[in-house]
Amino acid sequence: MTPDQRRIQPRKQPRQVRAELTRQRILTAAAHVFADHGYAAGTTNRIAERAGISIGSLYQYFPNKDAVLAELLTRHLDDGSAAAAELLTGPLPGPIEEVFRVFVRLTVEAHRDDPHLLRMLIEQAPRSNELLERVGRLKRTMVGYTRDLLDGHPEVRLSDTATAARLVIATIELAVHDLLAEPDPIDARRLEDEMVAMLTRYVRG
Amino acid sequence: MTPDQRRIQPRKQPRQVRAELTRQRILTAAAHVFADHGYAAGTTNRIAERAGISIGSLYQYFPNKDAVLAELLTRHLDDGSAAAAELLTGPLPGPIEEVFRVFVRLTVEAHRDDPHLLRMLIEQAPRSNELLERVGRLKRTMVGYTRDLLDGHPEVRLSDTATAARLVIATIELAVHDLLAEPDPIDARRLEDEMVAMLTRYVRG
DNA sequence: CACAATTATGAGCAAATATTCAGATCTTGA
DNA sequence: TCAAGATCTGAATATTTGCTCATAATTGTG
Repeated sequence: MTPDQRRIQPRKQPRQVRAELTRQRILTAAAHVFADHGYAAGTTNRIAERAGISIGSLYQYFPNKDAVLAELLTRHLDDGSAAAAELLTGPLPGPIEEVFRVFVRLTVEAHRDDPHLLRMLIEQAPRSNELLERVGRLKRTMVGYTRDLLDGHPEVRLSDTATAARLVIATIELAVHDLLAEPDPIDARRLEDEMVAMLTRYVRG
Repeated sequence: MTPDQRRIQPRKQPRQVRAELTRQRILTAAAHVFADHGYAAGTTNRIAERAGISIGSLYQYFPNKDAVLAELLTRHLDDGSAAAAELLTGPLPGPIEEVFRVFVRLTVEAHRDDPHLLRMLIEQAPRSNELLERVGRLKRTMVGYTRDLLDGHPEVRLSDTATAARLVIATIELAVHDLLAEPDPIDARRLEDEMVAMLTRYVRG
């Protein structure tokens, strides 16, 4: 009914250590519950139960269920952005094969924790425009960066680098998600080798 | 409470034409509603409303909401399997590039109808063990087939065809899903060309 | 130790939604 | 034509679930 200015911020800042600890417990539990049951079936009561706290405590730090998911996604994006930024600060290796290896390894690392959770976040979170926008922006940044890389690298022989950049990013992200997930997760090292081979041969023409 | 032997089968077999027609209406409406609102927000009442029938009629043919989704997924899998089987009956083109083109085109076709619905199905359905198993089996079949193809084809130069087959299948499925979906869907023809190029160069070594 | 601030509790409210069922309506077959 | 079976209806009920709030327990502080 109201203009729906939904709160995303915690309603209360933790001031004691136990409060911060409770917050952590909630987030950890939420990650597991969402990963196991999906967003819709991941009820706040279930999260509280798994965290070993009461439902009331959950609502002391998160104004609603969406906010819990938002916080999880924000954390993941922050971690990923930070790792990528740090990596891109230093000099990239010359051979395109090694560049791809760096990319793939970064993606594998980012998802080693909880592939299920991440799929959930990406697929379900888009209820909030703010988060949707944020994910989209990050993706576009990566595609743009990759396109520049392809355009400027001497080994690369491609006509349509715009399409190629999108394909490369999508392939890395999605295939890593999928193939490292249950059931029957693939060996990370083998996946890395094959994926790097595929991308390298592709862009060399 | 009970051992939860949830019914998936319709509770009643249609015996008159109007009954079968009602069933179809329900499924068509459900496809649209799920695609538009997602699974959780796609309520049974909304489905009935869109189908122009009463909620009671819906429950005459489907024991619960999950069963409606299950039927939609089953149909899609059946369609996909049938199309693939028909294709693999005839002789495949010799050049590996053309084989991949056939694969990619098949996947693109399968998703042209309703990409939204399909994402929904793939993401939500895996709550039911039965359907999860079915999807897994189909996937394994395709991977196995692809591996045989890679092992037997004279153009192919790969050491680890087991990993390669999984990578190829995952890449085609996922990238097509993702890149053809909103927002900013990629041109289907360009996607096909680039993806075929990538896969071909990969397996040729 | 006393007192206030912070944190935790969980029964229960309200809204949304899945599902039922008794009765109305339609179709079929003799 | 007409009864029996099939189908449809939708208000009513059952269930789920996000969330509140009065109260209790804990912690920090002078």
